[in-house]
Amino acid sequence: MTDDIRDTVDGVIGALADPTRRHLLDLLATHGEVTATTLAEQVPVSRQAIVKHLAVLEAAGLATSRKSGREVLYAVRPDALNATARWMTALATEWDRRLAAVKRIAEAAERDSR
Amino acid sequence: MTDDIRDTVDGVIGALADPTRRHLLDLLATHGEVTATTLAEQVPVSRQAIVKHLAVLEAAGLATSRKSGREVLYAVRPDALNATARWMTALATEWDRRLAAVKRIAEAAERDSR
DNA sequence: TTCATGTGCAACTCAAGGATTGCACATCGG
DNA sequence: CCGATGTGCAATCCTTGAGTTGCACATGAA
Repeated sequence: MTDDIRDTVDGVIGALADPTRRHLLDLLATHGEVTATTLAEQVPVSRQAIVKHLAVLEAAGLATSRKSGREVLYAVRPDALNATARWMTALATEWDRRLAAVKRIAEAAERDSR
Repeated sequence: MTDDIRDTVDGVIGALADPTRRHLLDLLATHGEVTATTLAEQVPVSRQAIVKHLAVLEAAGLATSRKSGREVLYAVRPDALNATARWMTALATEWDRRLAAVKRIAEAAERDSR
């Protein structure tokens, strides 16, 4: 159940951890559907490296691939990113909540000590 | 300016990419202030490894350290996480926007072809 | 002071993954 | 059919980073 989310988050964060992959996502987002070969012309790495990155992005749910004739078109895919963003927001909120609780307790203790 | 955000995001995502570090953050969030030695008792890795992880987390702005006598207490720090969550939400929204635009254009072309 | 406990620094091991290269296979255009 | 272009697969190199170990230093408690 919630393990799905954990897996999603795990994959997305792992995929986003690499700068080259983030760059590729930017290119995909701006250019729409593109092939790995096209991307290779705009990035200082080999086509093969890009194919691997795209595979990681696709496995993480951040990209989709579609075959059109002899070429493969890749595009961005927002769902997993959205889910991860929500997860992160919830986590940050949780941290805020806990820290606020700790602070309240500390202030209460401070008050008692006087 | 916005490079600050990029650096923050870069650090946070890089820090969150490691499962052990995410686990440490969970422990910090639940236990409040703890020492590296205490954390080492609850995680199957050495204290030194944990110290390194905590250093990464602190560099990423996800944790703070405070010296109390001879021990060092670590705690969670929500700001950078919040900023990254907002960045990610904005990015996802941007993707949605672009995909919606592409879809509109495709539908218009479809309509014209009939 | 003396012992125990907690940190810090440094060198080292080792596996993971980013990147390249070479070649074989598929597909489109002439 | 045939050359050109785009993909896929596999072996390899090499850097990065997670983890360990050993030891020196600092601080608290007896």
